Amino acid sequence: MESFRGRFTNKIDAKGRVSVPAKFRAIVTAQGMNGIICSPSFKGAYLDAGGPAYGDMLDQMINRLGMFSDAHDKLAAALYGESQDLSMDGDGRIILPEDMRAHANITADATFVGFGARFQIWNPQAYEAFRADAFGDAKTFADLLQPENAVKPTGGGA
Amino acid sequence: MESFRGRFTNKIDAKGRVSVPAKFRAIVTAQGMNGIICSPSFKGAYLDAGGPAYGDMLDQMINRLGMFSDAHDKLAAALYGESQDLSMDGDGRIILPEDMRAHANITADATFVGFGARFQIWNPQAYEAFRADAFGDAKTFADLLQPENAVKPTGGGA
DNA sequence: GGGTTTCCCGTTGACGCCCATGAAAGCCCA
DNA sequence: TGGGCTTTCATGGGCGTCAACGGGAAACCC
Repeated sequence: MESFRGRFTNKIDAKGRVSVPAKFRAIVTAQGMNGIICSPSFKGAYLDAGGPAYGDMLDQMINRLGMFSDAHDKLAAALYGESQDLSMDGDGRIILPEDMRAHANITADATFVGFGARFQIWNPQAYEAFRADAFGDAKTFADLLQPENAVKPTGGGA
Repeated sequence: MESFRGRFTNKIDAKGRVSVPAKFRAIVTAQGMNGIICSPSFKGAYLDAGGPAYGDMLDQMINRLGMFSDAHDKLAAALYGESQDLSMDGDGRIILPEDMRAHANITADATFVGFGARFQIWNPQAYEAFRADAFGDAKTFADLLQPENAVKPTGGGA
């Protein structure tokens, strides 16, 4: 599956429309959807989004929980209840609903950030702050980046 | 199967009619039903609903229980006994029976919330409260959302 | 026949669809 | 290597359609 990469900031016009960056658009349409799946993050003031492949991943993870369990209900409320299929017009634009703009403090511009399997939508200033942070912290997580056949560091060497 | 996504609040008119959100309507009609399957939740003051595919899933899960076990009988009573097929009129509206409105404290407006395989119908204020809760708790359940081949984070969490 | 339900129509506002414009980037060719 | 051309995007606006909603008339049931 093609990964979402890069960062793009687009304007929101008077009707509340934003262009989905052409590269992201190409990926979701290649997955057979003329729109994106978008939901407010339960982790912060931004939106999580992706194409049908991203939706399938969510379905798969959620369906591993009992359909009437509390964990299922709360995650479903967050991941389905607040999410929307935002369809794109002929020019690849979506309309960000009012409650999503409010959640992410998005007013005049929106920043689309590639995150591999999904992408995020941010208030430009807020993302700038997050980015600075993430760069600093990434070092501490570096050891988690392992191939499936990783060599276990046993400690030999100098 | 298409998932129910999003949250929509519609009015109940003087005759007790509510519009089923167009996106949900499209899903159930695509499944070959001009109406919805609806039952009061046994977990809280809201209604569980869906199309024929949702009904099939219930059948499947219930049929895995011993046909004369207590679990079967009690769940069947809750999921079948109180459920109704609510048919839609030409404009996609249903009439919520009095006992269901009472169960969910629904009077002037009804909030339809997508939950993936099914959707729920709430009193708008009550759902707002649940949503705030669910968002807070979702973080604590987020660890359940893992790919099958997840890396175990052994260290590096800062 | 009273009350309830079902079907149908009209209104209103939001959204989808279409076209136009301008800027930027890529491409070709000299 | 530089200049000009073409294509692709992002953005703006007009307009038709459809969804949500209210109300009236016919049909139906005790």
